[in-house]
Amino acid sequence: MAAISPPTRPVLRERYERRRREVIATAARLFAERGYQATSMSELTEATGLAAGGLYHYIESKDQLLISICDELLDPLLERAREIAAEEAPPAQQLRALLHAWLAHIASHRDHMLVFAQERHVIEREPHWRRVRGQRKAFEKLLDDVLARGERDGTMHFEDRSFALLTLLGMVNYTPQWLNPRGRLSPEQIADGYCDVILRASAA
Amino acid sequence: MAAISPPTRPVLRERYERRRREVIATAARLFAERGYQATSMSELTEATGLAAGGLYHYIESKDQLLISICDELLDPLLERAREIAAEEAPPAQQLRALLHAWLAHIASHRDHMLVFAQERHVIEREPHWRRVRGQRKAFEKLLDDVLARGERDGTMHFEDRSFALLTLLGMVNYTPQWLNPRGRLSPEQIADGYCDVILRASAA
Amino acid sequence: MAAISPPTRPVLRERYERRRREVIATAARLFAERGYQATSMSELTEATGLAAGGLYHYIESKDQLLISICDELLDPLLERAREIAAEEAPPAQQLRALLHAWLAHIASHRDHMLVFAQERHVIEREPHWRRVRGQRKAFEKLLDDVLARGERDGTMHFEDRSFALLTLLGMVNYTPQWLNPRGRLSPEQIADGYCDVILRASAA
Amino acid sequence: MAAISPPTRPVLRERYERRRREVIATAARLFAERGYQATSMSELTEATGLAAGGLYHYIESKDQLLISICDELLDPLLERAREIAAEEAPPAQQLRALLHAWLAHIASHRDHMLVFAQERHVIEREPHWRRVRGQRKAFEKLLDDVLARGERDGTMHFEDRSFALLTLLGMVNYTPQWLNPRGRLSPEQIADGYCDVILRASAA
DNA sequence: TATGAATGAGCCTTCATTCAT
DNA sequence: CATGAATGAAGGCTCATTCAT
Repeated sequence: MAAISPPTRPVLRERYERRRREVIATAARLFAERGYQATSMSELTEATGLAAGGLYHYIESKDQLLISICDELLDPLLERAREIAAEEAPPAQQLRALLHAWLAHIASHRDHMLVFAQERHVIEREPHWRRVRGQRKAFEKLLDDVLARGERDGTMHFEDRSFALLTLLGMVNYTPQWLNPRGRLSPEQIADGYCDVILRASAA
Repeated sequence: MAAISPPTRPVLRERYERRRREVIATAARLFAERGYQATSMSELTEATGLAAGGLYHYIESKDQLLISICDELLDPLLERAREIAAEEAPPAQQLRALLHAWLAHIASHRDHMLVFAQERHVIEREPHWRRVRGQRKAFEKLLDDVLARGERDGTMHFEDRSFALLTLLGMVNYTPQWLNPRGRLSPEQIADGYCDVILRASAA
Repeated sequence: MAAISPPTRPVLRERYERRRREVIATAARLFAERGYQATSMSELTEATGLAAGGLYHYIESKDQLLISICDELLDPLLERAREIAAEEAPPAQQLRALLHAWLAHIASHRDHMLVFAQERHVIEREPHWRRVRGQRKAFEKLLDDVLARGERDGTMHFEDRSFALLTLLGMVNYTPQWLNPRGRLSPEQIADGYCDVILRASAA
Repeated sequence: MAAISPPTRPVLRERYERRRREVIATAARLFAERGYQATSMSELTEATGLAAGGLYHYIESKDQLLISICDELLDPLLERAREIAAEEAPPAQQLRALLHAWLAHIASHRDHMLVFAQERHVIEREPHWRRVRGQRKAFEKLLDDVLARGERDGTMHFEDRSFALLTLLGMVNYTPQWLNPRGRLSPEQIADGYCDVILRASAA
């Protein structure tokens, strides 16, 4: 029961939070490599250097760990996306800004993204994943809104806007599977590439 | 190991093969819904109506079952793609034909595709998945070849062709996650949509 | 999942049921000796001769096993008690008959009784123990009814009938803790002893 | 092992002893509610308000804690019983006095009694429980002596004295399971009730 | 005194697979 | 072909306890 109740004294609390994030990051890496189900808790303990029980000071269950990974992925991304959407700017410019932020986040959370994509079935089926599902929905809604604004102000033309959105989602969500930190293309370049594809496709 | 020696008498053999395909299809459905690892063999026996041991007359192992699913997905697709590539036709037309075939296959093998995408880590890591990896590589090579031919004959222009290919793969591979058999868009329309996106992006 | 679904073919089914009862009896013995919580499933597997997983063909969980033990204790006892209560007979005679049946049952289910008494807290607290609680209540009600009938027909006199019942329950429920199959006193003698104590105490 | 060395300075020592008794009382309550094995040390820390390690300043181990509970139950009871037995008084009167003391003790140590009854198997099996077993034995011997004296002086008649004792033990030991501090019956009334039952049963 | 991080053995249970029938 | 009993390793997780602070 002591598990998962972070200490109250500030110094300890900080150390606790830091280690917790380390654990989550390590888990994200292993899950991305081997799959969530295929990764055993003992592989995770080995990777973290903690003993079996010690791990459970920082997480409540393997399940919750997966949720935490998704939260760490979606929370800051959604927050940033909302900031961008709140600014007054032409839709095309907003779209580009969103893609830049998105791809930068993917680059820094590649493992998280891979896990998130992989565990689609869990996320979709279990009830206590509602919040995560909501976050994803909200992000996709923000994207759709930008496209809709583009349509309204006459700078974008879509035969089928929701299909265009799915196209975009497909391209971006696939990125973590080939993205290489030391690769030829930087996240910004990739974002620009996607943006151009969409804007060209939506040109009158 | 008595398992997996299909009967030799033609009548029995046919029934055997039919049932085997049923088993694989059922497995594909369950794996797509719940994930490969998260699906237990006893869920599979329940879904097939067979008893624990009976299943093993039709498959060698859970592992092999996964490979069979991928084979059923990739073999006919690659075969059809090779036919299309073998025909003499302008690259843009070939690309469209490939996409039509591809999307049609996805529509009829949605579960297989979902499983294939999900189990990326298994496919990539284990040695006895080499054949499957090869098939996928070969298919992607065919696509790249078409784009390359388009570049050579001056009908397509890419700033970065391999990035264009990744863009295409992303869009298409994401499709099974939202494709609805009774949805607004037919596989052909989707294929055309993707084709247009790529061709526009590659327009001079 | 295969666990706990008894076979349908009669011959197998019978063997299955027999073994299941053996498992429950063995469990009752171990639980009585060491306590439910203090008995590990591996001690149980060792005692049954089955391997870890094999046990679970016959039980659904350690928890359910405990419930089954109580069911095997209470179901036949309650049934027999109802038969006795249904007969037309003077209350004193019915009381004696009930005690005979009860003590005989205790003698043949000593382990079950010890477990039942020991695990009072589980039985009282958990919701899925409602049926068991109901059975016990029903049995105690039958006893109380006999005493009430004795009061009404003037053959028994209690200052406080419910206290008298508790007295009786105390005496009987304590029995398994000292009862010795090869002891001086037979279950019938013990039953008569308790009966006499109550009848004397209720004499005018 | 730094634990369990109570302070030597009187003021601190007193506070220490007070807290220790609180811990034991809390443990008794939890153990009575949930069972000894089923109560985790972290439930106990939560209930005491101490942190994991802090508890161990007051106890040596969970095991010893259980022994302490039994000691707190048996020591004063046995002492009081010996006083009563030492007085010169007619057996019937002594029996009543013993029952009064006993039931009063049960009323004020209900949790202790429940735990003591529940953990019969531990008490009986483990070697370092000898002292506790001895205490119980001694107490029961005192009771038996009173009955024996009653037999000798002709005021009590038992067909089987040891059976009568078991009857008494059953009644009394069952009491904590239904005793209600705010119930209809006071400990004295209950004690008188039991006493009457025994005396009537032993009437010539 | 008190905290809480950490241990590591052990818990109950599941699972893919085999094999006698 | 098919059944279902059986295996035993491995799974995620809990727990009493220790110890540096």
